[in-house]
Amino acid sequence: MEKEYKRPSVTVDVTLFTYAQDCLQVLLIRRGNEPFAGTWALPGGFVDAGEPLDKAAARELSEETGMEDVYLEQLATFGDPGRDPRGWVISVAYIALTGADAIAATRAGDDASDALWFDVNDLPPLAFDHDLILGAALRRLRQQLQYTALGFHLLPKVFTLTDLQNVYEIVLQTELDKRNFRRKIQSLGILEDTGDLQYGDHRPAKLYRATATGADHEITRSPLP
Amino acid sequence: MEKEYKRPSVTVDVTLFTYAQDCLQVLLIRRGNEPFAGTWALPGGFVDAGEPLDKAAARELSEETGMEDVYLEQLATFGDPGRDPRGWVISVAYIALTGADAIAATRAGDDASDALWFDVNDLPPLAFDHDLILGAALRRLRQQLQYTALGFHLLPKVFTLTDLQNVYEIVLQTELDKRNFRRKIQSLGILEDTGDLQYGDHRPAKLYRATATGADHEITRSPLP
DNA sequence: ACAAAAGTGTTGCCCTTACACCCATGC
DNA sequence: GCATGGGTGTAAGGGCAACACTTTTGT
Repeated sequence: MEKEYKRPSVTVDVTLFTYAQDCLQVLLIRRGNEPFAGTWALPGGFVDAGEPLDKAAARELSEETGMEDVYLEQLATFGDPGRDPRGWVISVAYIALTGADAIAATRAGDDASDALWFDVNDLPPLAFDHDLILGAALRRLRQQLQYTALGFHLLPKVFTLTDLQNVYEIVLQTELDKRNFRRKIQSLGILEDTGDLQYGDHRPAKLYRATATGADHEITRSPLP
Repeated sequence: MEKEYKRPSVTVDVTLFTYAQDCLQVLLIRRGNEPFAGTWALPGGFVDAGEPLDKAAARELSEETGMEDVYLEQLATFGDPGRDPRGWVISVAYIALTGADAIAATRAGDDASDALWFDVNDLPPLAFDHDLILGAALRRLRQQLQYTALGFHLLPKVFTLTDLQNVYEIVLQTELDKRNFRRKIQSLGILEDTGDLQYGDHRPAKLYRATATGADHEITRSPLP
């Protein structure tokens, strides 16, 4: 055979989460071009010929928002007809996590007129089927945090246990017991005491960092906590 | 902008599992065409223009193997350069589960010269990066069975508890306690006694079927068992 | 009657959960 | 010295894991 098949355009779209101001936030871009010019969308864009998908996701994120070195994970691929008015466009969606310290770097990129963080509970209307993608990303994030210790990716490299607990509480929408949470997290052995303290209004808190050793993908057999 | 982007070809590839002869089996197709003519590959093929990805996966499976109504779930998308010698080809991989009763229907389809079931522990060399895809599918299947009750999808519509336990033991590569396994599965409330019995060499076994009610995607909070 | 697989309950243990007080700092 | 969040231990309960025998059929 080797007959000619019609080819779709392929994009990557990235749902980038962070934890800031006591809420879970997503980075959105206000589109500068048609279609959907002026409406908010997930950062993303066309994959270059022969470019690995992971690279494309990282590149688009970097180009459109200036974010680098975030935790990236493939989520799913969306290809329903009609999802893009330009025609047949398939999108490989990624989920990304970053610490709020990095968001200062956030800036609007070349082909986007604006970039802003939104509370996941207060989102504007989104372009394309990005509400669908974002919903899937959120479900995945919740599921991940329920069984893994990846939550620290939403925090700066160095953080307190209270910060980490807040992340879990906000994302999972539950209240957690402080002592149980700490016991559990520490029993996983993925945190390292930096020896530093965070001074604030009251008693200083110990600062931790995630140990490099397989900190990714670690799994807890039972829901935390 | 709206400049022209180069477009990849997009395929779907399906890793179809079943449980038969006390082992976990995968359906492979011997390729009739170049590239990799004569070597084994996952069933799959090009997505039609504007076709939903799920539909494409089901269609390819049906066309190449005659299988219908299998459990299908998107796995991941593979797009590394060099994975297909024909050029830039992105593959959306699916995982599929079916009962061994349906495999009688298996037959070679139009553009494939042969279809055969292989023990996952005794696989031939595969075309493209299909070993990679199959590995990912296997890991996902194991993970799914560890936390969910989807195992029955690898069995005929009606099955015994011993069958189901065998599935879990083979897939998860562990021995399970009969009583604990039965208690756990039955506590999930997703099985229904058909009232029929399976007569064999010895004491007949009760036959069960999965209840329609959300039998899919049900989750157990702790590993079974 | 005997061989072989089906089916069934109980107990110990560990992990999870619930809970209250002292500590260190800033003001 | 007082207000505020940081940090810690223990006891009760529920779920998991380990364990052996009876039942039913075919031969």
